[in-house]
Amino acid sequence: MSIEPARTRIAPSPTGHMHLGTARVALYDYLLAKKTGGQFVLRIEDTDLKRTVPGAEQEIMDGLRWLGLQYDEGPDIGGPFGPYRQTGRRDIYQAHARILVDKGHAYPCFCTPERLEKVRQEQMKRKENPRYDGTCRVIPPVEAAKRVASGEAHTIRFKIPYEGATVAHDHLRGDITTENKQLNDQVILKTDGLPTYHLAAIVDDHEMQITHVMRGSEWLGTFPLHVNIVRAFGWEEPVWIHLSVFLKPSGKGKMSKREAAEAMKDGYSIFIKDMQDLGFTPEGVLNWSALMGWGVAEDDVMTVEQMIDRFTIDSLTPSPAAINFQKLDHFNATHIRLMRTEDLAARLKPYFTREGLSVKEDVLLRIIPLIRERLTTLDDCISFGAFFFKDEVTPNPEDLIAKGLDAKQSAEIARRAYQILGAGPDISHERCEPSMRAYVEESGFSANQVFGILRVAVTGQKVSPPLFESMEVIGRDVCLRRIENAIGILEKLPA
RNA sequence: GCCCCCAUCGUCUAGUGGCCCAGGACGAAGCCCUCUCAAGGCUUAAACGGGGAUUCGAAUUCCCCUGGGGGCACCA
Repeated sequence: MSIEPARTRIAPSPTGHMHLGTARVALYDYLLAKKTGGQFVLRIEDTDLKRTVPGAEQEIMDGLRWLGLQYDEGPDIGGPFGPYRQTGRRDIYQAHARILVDKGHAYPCFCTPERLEKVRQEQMKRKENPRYDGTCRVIPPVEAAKRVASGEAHTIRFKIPYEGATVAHDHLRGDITTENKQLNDQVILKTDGLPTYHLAAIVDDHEMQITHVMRGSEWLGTFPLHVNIVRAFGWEEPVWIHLSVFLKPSGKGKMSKREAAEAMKDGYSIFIKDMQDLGFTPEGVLNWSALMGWGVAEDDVMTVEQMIDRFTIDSLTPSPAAINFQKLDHFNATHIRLMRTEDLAARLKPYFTREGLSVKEDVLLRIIPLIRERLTTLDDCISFGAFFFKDEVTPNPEDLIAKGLDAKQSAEIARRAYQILGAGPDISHERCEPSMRAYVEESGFSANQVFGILRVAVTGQKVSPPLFESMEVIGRDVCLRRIENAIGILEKLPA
């Protein structure tokens, strides 16, 4: 592993919600930068004005911060290589496009979109590869320059050699050789004067001194083009790493809008903002996504610190990875169990508040040990702990009847429990559990039946944290009142 | 259609010629623990896509096939 400080970048387009894939690339960028003592840069690629979505950029920045992947340079915090928003770098790209034209590596193209479309159609009809037909490539530079100077609308195209092949080196896949005749004279500067990705990314990565470019393997198709552009400028290439892509859970294809909506119904999402709302933790999301595309031999529950420690670009894997949400659950739950009580309390509080419950800090701290190991997502705290913060609970009458018993018997058990629990000055589980167990013993009912009735009476639900510990937190008076209420309900039921 | 990439349990992966009748994790099944639900402990089932070649020896190298993925825009 190189000990040279690496400069990495995440370069998302603000065209929609921040995606899981973006988060993972950002994580790897962050890990490599931290590991080598380098910098991690956020650059916003907003050159496609038509697709830019208001608020998307903010969502990216918020998402990265939520994940804890704080960048060292970026649009909102600046840095020595700014601006970090591509629309603010227009002049830089135009100057570089000009350099390419002057060096004979690019040329102005005056073809209209209509003509291009017509050519494409004809090529398709003839079963040829759709590609630029080279009409403007042969215009003498002097004439082209004249037409440009006269203000004629044009783009700039990069000139790919007709002969030979391009060998591009990817760190995970080795040399990738492509015949130049497979390549196309791509537009690098659009009519509106803004660059396409191909020019912008290459220029920026160089200007910002990026040493390692990690990006999705969907860029493999234009990789030879990018390498040609770098070489045309005479620049040194970064280390190229084309990461595996995420596939939908079935493994068949990328996640589509439809699948994303489907996942949302099950409480999962591939959008960072949603994951936050659904109760996933940054630790869980990071750990989970880190392992899709990175082979860690064993012990795969890791903090970010541990990831930094173990990360190497050599251990990245090139094959596509199917998303597995069950594994997300696992990592999320595991990290919740690893959290300090105070930390978890602080994270749970908003979910209770969101439900309209007013949270008492001391109670919250006391229920953490009771509910922690039962949480998969943070918002599970509602189903396991909401009753701690409610004045009253409303048990389903049916649920108050223990299995194998009738309402009358259940009411009797509740009455006895009321007496036993009310007999002492407190409702500590040290006192209550032995006495209730003694009652179970002498009554002949099962612990399941007796405790079940009590559970429903006190918590209002059939599934809850441990009964006696919960009652202790709820307090003697409230518990007795709830049991009394349950007795009332049971007595009204037909025997 | 053309081009590029990928290929180990259902899923994520370890594995760089012998240490592998292939290891870990999720999930699944069973058992234990148990006041519900979890958590935890133990156990089990589960894979080198197919065919050639190289080699004393191949999951590991090479070739072909097959399968999967991605790309072929004045989108990124």
